[in-house]
Amino acid sequence: MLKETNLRMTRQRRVILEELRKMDGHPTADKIYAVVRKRLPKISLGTVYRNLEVLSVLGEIQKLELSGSQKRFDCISDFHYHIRCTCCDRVDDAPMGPLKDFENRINGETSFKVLGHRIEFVGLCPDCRENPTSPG
Amino acid sequence: MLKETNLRMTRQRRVILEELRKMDGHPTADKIYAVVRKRLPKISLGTVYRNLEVLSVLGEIQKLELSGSQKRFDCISDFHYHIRCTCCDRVDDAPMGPLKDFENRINGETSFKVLGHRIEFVGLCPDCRENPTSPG
DNA sequence: GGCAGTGTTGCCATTGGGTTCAATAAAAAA
DNA sequence: TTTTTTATTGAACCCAATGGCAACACTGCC
Repeated sequence: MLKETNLRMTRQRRVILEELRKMDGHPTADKIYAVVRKRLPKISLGTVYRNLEVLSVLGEIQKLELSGSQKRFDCISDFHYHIRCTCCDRVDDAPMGPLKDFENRINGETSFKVLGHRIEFVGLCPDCRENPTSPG
Repeated sequence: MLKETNLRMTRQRRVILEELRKMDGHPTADKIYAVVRKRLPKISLGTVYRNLEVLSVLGEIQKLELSGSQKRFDCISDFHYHIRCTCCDRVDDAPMGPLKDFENRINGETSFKVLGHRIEFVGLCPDCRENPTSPG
């Protein structure tokens, strides 16, 4: 997949991809940085960001567009929605299949050309339900 | 509305509220800052942020939780969804009423306690449809 | 192997949105 | 008006993310 783009599969790039595939959830860049650094202690944060960008352009991983202050990434899988804990910001997949043709519900009603949609549920994760005071 | 909270209606606070009520769409803080500064040239950005926060806690305005890197605000109205231009980041209301009990669709299926949801359509605004090169 | 060409890294400075702080100003209360 | 208490200012600061650049490391060629 890299040939036709003149991109190289470097050690850093490979490790980021491998680790991301092993990780649960939708880690932020700094989480990925922390994990990757266990294997490549000298890797720089900039490299992590650069490679997450490259890999997402290549379609190897997914850059998530969610509310919140940090970008999140995950390895490509089916299209799905997300649920976010209002308390600790944990993000999981939502157990709901894609709503097919959901865009069409507003297609004639808006001046925009509607191309897609995102749904994000909000709530409390199991940990924060149990233990309202402590984060995470 | 400020009495019971020991808050004061300062000139800055009043102007921010007035201008926000006049503005269309879902302005970002810096947009609001720019507009308010025409009337109060010495107002500081921090004051704008602080008051937007205060006013949203009071329920006078709404702080929107959307994807993207900037916070957005609008004056309170009914709950609604949004549509964002992928090209210029303009945000409009989506012409779709709230999906009642939408949370319940996943309530038994997730370990989260589901409290709400957000829907954001994405697409191209009229300007960017017409004129794909120039930004918004 | 040696070398040119070019993609990539690490480092560090910078950007951009947003927040905090000490000193000062301005509302509201007395 | 004086006092009390909240709010504003302006600058410094925080954080996530990006940009510039010299050094590095693959790739292909001789």
